[in-house]
Amino acid sequence: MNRNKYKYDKNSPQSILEYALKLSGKSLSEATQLPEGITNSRNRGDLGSLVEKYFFEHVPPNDHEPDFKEAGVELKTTGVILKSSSYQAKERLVLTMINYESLVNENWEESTLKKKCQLMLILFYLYSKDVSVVDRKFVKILLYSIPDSDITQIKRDWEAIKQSVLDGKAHELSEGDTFYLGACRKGSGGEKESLRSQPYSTEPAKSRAFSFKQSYLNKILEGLNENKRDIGLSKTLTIAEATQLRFDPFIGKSVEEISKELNYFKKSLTNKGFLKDISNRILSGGDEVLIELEKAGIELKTIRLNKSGKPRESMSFPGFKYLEIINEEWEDSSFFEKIERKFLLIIFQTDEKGSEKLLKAVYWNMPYEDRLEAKRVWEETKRRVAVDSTRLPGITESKVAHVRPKARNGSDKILTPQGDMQIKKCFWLNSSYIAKVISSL
DNA sequence: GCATGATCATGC
DNA sequence: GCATGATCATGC
Repeated sequence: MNRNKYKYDKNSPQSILEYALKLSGKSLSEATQLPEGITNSRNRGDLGSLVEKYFFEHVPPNDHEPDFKEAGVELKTTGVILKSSSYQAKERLVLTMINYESLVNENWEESTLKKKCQLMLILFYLYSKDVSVVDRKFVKILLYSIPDSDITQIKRDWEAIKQSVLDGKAHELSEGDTFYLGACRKGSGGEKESLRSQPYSTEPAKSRAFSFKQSYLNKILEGLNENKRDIGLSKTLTIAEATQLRFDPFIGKSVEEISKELNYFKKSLTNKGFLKDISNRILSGGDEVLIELEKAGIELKTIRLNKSGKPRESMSFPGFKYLEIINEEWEDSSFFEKIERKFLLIIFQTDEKGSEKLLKAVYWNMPYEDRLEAKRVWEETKRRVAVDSTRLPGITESKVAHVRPKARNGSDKILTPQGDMQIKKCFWLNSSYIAKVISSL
């Protein structure tokens, strides 16, 4: 009896970790004796509590304390998938629910989030849709505390989320508001989605949780890879501040000057990605993407303005497939996933003499109402594709977004629900909308 | 000048 | 081979 009772020291994070490592390479059902009848669940939410109950034989406190209260360790289980021979996070890691009412009275040091999650035992398991949760193998186990180099940014993210609630805008929160720490949707979606009150507005807000963004989790998984350059100075600066420092020396300079200074030149006259290459090089000094930007899942976009300050082009997003969009939900679409992100806009402008210069680099995320409008265009597209894939929302039909071809050439076509082949298309943000964004910066 | 259609280089 | 970010081309 009490088989596991003395197998680890509840007061010691190290002891808990050592015990947890016995799960390495095994599934819960292999590592412990499970009662009959609980082995069929494919609900990922069940795994954490099952591990706690049957492996650790531990009852977690039912409050805002960490699961292992005495050691201050919070237990997390989360799925990974195998992508080109390395593990990638399947999704964001949910940390703890956001209570809008109490958040506004907290400060970071004594916050619910910090108390609960400053030390986490993260059990990564290999996800497979068809395998029940207790049979999924744990492939990576680690004790994680937020490193000093990330804490400045995470604290800033937490404060940004708190500020939105103070502004009475909890209902407008999106993951693009922040860099590493996100306010992700939590609770049932769709029609019956759970709404909560917020202290400074009568508008009900979707229930949300603090989370590590998927991109941030991927960096944890990589073991904060050594061979990638970081932006430097990040122990005291936020990502936004560090970005500004990188770009400042180049602001106002022409593309030719920048190209010379970086010793990086256009290899082909028709290279459509040259300004993006240049921008990446300003950020990193080389052609690798900065680790901080990857961690934050930032979307870097270049915008070229003509002499009168108007964007020359609309902004494209990944292509969609006619046969897929008709069965997709908005929040599962890649367009949704992209416009929820934080954007780093690198803006170039052609002056009176025809010289194109770097105007500024600025972070931006898409305001709530505009995301709603983009959603409307997406839903309308989905509706039309089911009926007639040839007539999709044009640029005149919305102030925010439209649908247009995005293909290799005129014969780059795919099948539609009507059974014919049509050119590949994608969603675009209207150039007039981009113009409005620029003028509001 | 704009809406719409077409296509390019690149990287994986 | 293909998705992606981006830009070019045409017609009104």
